[in-house]
Parts: sequence; structure tokens; C-alpha cells
Amino acid sequence: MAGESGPWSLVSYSSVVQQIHHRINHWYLQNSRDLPWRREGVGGWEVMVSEFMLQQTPVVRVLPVWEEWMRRWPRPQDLAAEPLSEALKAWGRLGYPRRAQRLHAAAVEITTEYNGEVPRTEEALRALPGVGDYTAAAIACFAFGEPTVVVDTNIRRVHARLFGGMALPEPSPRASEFARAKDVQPADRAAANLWNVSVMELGALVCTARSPKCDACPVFEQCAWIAAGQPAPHYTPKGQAWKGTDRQVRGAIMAVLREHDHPVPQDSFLSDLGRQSHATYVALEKLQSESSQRERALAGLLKDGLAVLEDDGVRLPS
DNA sequence: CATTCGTGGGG
DNA sequence: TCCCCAAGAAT
Repeated sequence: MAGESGPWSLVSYSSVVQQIHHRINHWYLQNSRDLPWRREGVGGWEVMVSEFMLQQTPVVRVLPVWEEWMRRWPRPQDLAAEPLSEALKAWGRLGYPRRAQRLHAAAVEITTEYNGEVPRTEEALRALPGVGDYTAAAIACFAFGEPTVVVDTNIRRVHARLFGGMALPEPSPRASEFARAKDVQPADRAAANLWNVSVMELGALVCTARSPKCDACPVFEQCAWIAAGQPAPHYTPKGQAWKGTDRQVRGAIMAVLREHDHPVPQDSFLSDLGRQSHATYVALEKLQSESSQRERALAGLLKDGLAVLEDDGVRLPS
């Protein structure tokens, strides 16, 4: 495979790889979760919304919000007809509200440029706001059966272990990983489709980042990481800073704005303490004590178009 | 290429 | 309790 020597070189379609295909696909058919966006008859819009929500957010937290969005906005036009503020409110506490902003913008673009039909090609999808390499490949594959090369964090981890013999993939995706994923993917269209979702599911349920369930793995015998004696990661992931960051304050401000239909005076953020979660309460105390950070965080939200400044306060964008 | 950007459940 | 990190994208 590209950029790699060793036992897997030039043997992508060897019997071993075909056996891996069969084992992981079979495992998937027996063990996959019954997720609503995977059910029969689900269209591009449903898959697209799920993919946006699943960007850096666990499935269990997405499920109820996705159900509500599908009930309320069954088509892109339905969301596009609503002001951005409604999308931000319905996004709730999923996190990264810019995803809701970009999904709303994508719905508008689909409505105006594609007559309300989610585009089927990876290229067209990739041009939509909030759609990167992974999401474009995922929608094309899962919704429309395109044999795209899907590379998400789960697939990267499975490939790093199974084929690379490493505990974890590199911190940031490399071109060589895409090349390897393309190389080990079945040529057949339907087979590639099943393979993509199967490897992803294996990574989500068995080949997890922490304490992988190797005793339940269908390709334990083929795994290069197991064969190498399960070596430890060659780097230490650097944690995501949170306490005292602008992100925390931005989240607190957004939590307040979501609960108001009218502009909220900046000096009255603290008046809503009673209705906030503990996390928001803590963040709001910071809003009070560190005005410079509050101003910086608010400026960021205004710049990002997630909040609007009026004469009488701050509100969500309409 | 490194940073920034939310949230909350589980190890 | 604390820390990890989860179907990433944009800059």
C-alpha cells in the first residue's frame, strides 16, 4: 500500500484482505446498532443532518436531537425557511453551534441551488458549508451508495492497528492514511459501501480508543497491532483545554441566548442563573469576574455570526 | 500544519 | 475527582 512497506505491501487484494473484509462485514451484520439514520428508506437529508450532528459528538447524545430535527424539518427547505436562531435553539447543547449555523446555510444552498435535493456527488457535497472530506464521503456513501473512501476517526484507528500495527493513528490525518484506506477497500460498489460502515462500527464498538475489546474482535488473528504485542502509543495525546477558556465562556453566552427571543442586556446574563445547568453557572460566574474575557468571547461570537449586537442587548441571529 | 471551536458521559 | 475524547471543519 502507498507509503508503507512490510507484509501488507502489494497484497491489498490478497486472500488475507478478503478474509478481513468478510469477517468485519459479517461482524457488522450481526452486531451493528439500529441507528435511525441507517434504516431503510432514509434519504440524503436525514443522513446529512446526522453527519453534521455526529461531528465530534457521541451517538447517544445525537439521537434525541436528530429525531426532533427530522420531525420538525423533514426537508432542507423546511429548515431553510426558518431563521438561524431556531436552528441554534434546536441544536440545544450538542456543542459546536457553528455546525448548526453551517447546516442551516447548507440547507439554504440546497434549496436554492439544488431544488431541495441533497447533491449525490462527493464533489458537490464537499462544496457545501460545514462539509469536509469525511462528511462528503460519508453522505455520498451512506445515503447514495457511492463507493467513496470514508476516513473518520474510527476507521483511522482500526486501520492504524489492523494494518499499521500501531496503538493509535497520528494526531492529524495524513494523506497516506487515505491512500491506505483506498487501497484496502473492496472494488465492488456494494462491497465498498458495506465495508465503510462496518469498519466504522467496529471502531466505535470494539476497536475503541481506550480499552479496546480485542476478545470480541472478528479480526484479532489478522491484527498487526496484536501481532506486535500491542505496543503503546508513540505519543501522548495533548488534552483539550477547557477550564477558563474562551470556549467555555462562549458556551455560557450561547446557553443564555438560546433561552431568549429578545436581546439580552450584557449586564443581565447573571439574572438567569437559576435556569442554567451547573456547568453554565460556573461559566457565568466567570463572565462576571473577568469582563475582558467575556468581551473577547462575545466578540468572537459576533464575528462568527452566532450572535448579534443590538442597542438593547445581544441576541441570536435571525 | 497547528489551533480553535462545546458538551457531557465514562474510565 | 479528573481526564479522555467523540461519525471534523475551517482557518
